[in-house]
Amino acid sequence: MEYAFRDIERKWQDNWKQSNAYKVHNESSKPKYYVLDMFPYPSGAGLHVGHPLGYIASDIFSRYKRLKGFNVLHPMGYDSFGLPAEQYAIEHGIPPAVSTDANINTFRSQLDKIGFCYDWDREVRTSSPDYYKWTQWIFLQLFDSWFDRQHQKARRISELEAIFGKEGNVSHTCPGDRKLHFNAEAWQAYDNVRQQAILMHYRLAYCGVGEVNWCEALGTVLANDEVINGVSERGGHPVVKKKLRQWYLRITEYAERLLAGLQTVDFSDSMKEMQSNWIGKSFGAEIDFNLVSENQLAAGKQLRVYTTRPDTIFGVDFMVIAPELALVLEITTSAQMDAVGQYLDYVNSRSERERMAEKRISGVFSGAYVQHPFEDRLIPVWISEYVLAGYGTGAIMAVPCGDERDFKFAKHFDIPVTNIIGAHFNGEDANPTKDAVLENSGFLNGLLMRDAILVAIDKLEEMGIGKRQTNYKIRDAAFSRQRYWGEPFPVIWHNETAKTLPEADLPVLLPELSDLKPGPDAQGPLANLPDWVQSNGGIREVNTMPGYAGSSWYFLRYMDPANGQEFCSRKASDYWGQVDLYIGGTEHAVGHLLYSRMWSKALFDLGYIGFDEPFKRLVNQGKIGGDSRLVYRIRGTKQFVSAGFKSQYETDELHVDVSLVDGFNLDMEGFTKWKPDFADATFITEDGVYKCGSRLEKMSKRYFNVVNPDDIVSQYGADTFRMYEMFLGPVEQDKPWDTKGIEGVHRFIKKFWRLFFDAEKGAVFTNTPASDAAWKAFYRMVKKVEEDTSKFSFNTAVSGFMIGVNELTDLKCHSLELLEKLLVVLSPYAPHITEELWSCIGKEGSVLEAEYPVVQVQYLVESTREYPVAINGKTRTTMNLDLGITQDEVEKLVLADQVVIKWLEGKSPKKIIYVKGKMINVVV
RNA sequence: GCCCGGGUGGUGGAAUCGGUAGACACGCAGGACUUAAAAUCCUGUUCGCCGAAAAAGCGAGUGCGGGUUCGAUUCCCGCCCCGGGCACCA
Repeated sequence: MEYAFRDIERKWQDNWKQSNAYKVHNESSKPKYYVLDMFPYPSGAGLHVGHPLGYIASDIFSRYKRLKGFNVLHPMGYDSFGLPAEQYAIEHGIPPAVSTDANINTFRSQLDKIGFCYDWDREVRTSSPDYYKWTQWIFLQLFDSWFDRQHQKARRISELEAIFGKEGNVSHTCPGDRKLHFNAEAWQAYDNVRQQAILMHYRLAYCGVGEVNWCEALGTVLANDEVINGVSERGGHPVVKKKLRQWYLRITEYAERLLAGLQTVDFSDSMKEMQSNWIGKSFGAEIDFNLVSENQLAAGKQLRVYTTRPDTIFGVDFMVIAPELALVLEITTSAQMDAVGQYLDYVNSRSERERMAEKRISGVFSGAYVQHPFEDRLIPVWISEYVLAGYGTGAIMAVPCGDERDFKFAKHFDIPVTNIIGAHFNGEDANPTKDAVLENSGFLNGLLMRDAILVAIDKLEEMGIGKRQTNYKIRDAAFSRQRYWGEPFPVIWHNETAKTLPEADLPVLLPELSDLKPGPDAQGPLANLPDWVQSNGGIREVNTMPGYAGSSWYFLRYMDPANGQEFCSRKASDYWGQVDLYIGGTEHAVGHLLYSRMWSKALFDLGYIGFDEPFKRLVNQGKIGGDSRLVYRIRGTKQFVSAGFKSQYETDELHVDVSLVDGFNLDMEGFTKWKPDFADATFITEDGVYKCGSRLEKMSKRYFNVVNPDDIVSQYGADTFRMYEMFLGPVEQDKPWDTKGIEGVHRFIKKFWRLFFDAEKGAVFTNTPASDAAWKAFYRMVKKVEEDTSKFSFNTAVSGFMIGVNELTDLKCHSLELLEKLLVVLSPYAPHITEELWSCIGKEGSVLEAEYPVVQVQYLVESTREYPVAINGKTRTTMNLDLGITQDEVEKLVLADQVVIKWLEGKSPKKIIYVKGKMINVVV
């Protein structure tokens, strides 16, 4: 019987579908395990071989866990709201709902061919009303909540209102407006509009006017993580700062908990670091300096700065404030007014992009001074764009001997530099050390800088001119988009007051709209639907939610996907709990992962779920790159020269479709038929062969280097494809796709098949018992595969299978008692062939229900009778097990392949080193 | 500039709480079976030296240069290179 993988795989895929083999129940006596993939955005391009890498890894792990006795939740769905579908609609006139459905169908058929064990009954689509009803509902919960800083948790707005009625906001500083203070009487005296405006400053989802990232080309605002180097992440269009009324998530309130939570989860170091950099916590002090200026407006005012280095207070040579601060005009003297005005014009003329692209040293003196708090010294106040208005207080104290930027500024404007760190400062460069002993520093003299930080803060606090302050770089996240293809907000505006819709009115359906042109005044397309906008005497919010809204909680919906009453029942989320294993790319480090962590924390605070970190463990799969093929056209001709001779000509490099190239050899006939341009191409070959050049780059249509998994599956089968993707290298690693190596894995699968069936003889499996040698080989393999699988080292696990099957083949082992165990171990990797063989050898049910074999240690220990022994490098004798080692210790020795045992002989401890059954080295 | 991660045969990659470097696979070379091909199987394959060849042996070898150690791909110090992230955050 031949290994007819096409028939086998189709048969079992149909069978699984019909029998609902992967159905998962929320009731089970087994322990639970939740394996989650980052769900895909269903793009029009379909899947290439890079996409399934993580899916295959998670599928293998899910199947493995299932065999080990866990009730495994392993769902899949689609992140189907978002910009690309809308862009596609604008360009091609196809409604997003239609193209999205078509794309999902393509994805589904591609996924099905690979044999995943998803429970499709639990599929979610973020663009489906059944789903986004609950996205809107969670938004309402965030809107109805505020963050209690004292208890570090979200609470209901009604509780805040009660507090305001009793004591005003004395205990709860307003996060949206630090200067807002009122008492109970004042609160009660405010009218409803005023009260609502104040509450808005506290809500976790709020609407406010702020500087946002506006992308003209996309016609929408973007969150900070969607902007990279001043251009949009999608499409690379310019982004400018614009003041707009926008919805935000008050994620800044969760900065501390988002940071602290990283300690409790198993993410890679780099992932944790990216997140903590984004949150950007720093410790320091805010210090008030008394202003001295002839400008009347500055009289009696202070300049408040933020610094992480209060120890350098005696090294301050000038102050710098951001040009955007209102204070600028209050302090500027009449003599400097013109210069400052010109400078502000210059700053306004520069876009965000220009500012970042060329960091010029620029600035202007305000004419004002501040008084140094400890010395009789006036310090000039400058205005410069290198100080950011949005961070700290928007003002700094500049210490040129210790800060590079301050130093360059001082040099540029000839400001004298005070040295407080003695020989650590060479006059040429600033030195940001904390290890210098302070000089010229008054009461701090003689202190080590890192110790002086606290001394200085204590002194400032004592004097009442400064206080400890922790700052975060993270900003509140823009939560509205001026787009169509997203969740509508369940909000109606009555003049300036936002009213939310009751739960019973959800979902607010996204109306059908054929023309997706922007609405007036930078509003989204929904503004073009007057009938929809007018509602109950109010006006609907016409913005929609951003792409990350739906993806911030989808892992909860999988637990209880059909629930019409709740987003997810508490019973379901208590049962499934945290995602035990989350697999996805690093590109979501500061977007999706932060937002979903925040939403989880808010839902936890409000009592809707029982855990506040959604993902216990995160594994980032690498990207699979394309291996492009290049041809070289002699400039101005239709003649192509083989790579070996290209240096002899002036050539233009062109990408050629990888399917037209075998290794590096071009199919010249195929090439001439590929595109009309090349129909009359001629070739300069190397002995009749045209050699292509190659380059590793992103897999993309435009480079003609995309490999479709469907093609691989139809040529080699899903089982081979699955194992080969794993065999390629560690899952976490980026790597190029190379189809050539797949032969090796395919040979392995065929070899495995031949343990059961021979092409001529038919069935070769037997009921005779397996030999000890066969069991030995088998259990060694199981041990390795099991260890590697649980360690996520799938590539070496595949090697383990290859070694094991080679050994069993050499031993001519066809014994059923062994082979059926072998099927179980292999089934997570190659589910189709193992299922087929399971039924061929007459086993009942499915290999899915089987039990994972337990490694029998005695088969591993057997070989450990004698070892040559080396003492201090010299081979001396042979050692038997009677050297005082117990059987127990030997088992450990063998199980670990290499174990150090320490024991006492006389006085000095010695160690034995055992290496792969061959040698023991004794070190005295 | 700062912070991570990484440099191992022709290729993808094994092996690191220090212990036979190169597992497994690709490719390549040779061979068996075959009229032939496909498929399958076997042998060899880090480099250099010695040899007609085989066997055996010798020497070097995990980016470069030092160090610790009986022993270093693994630990320490100093460089070089590649990949990723952040980038006026005071």
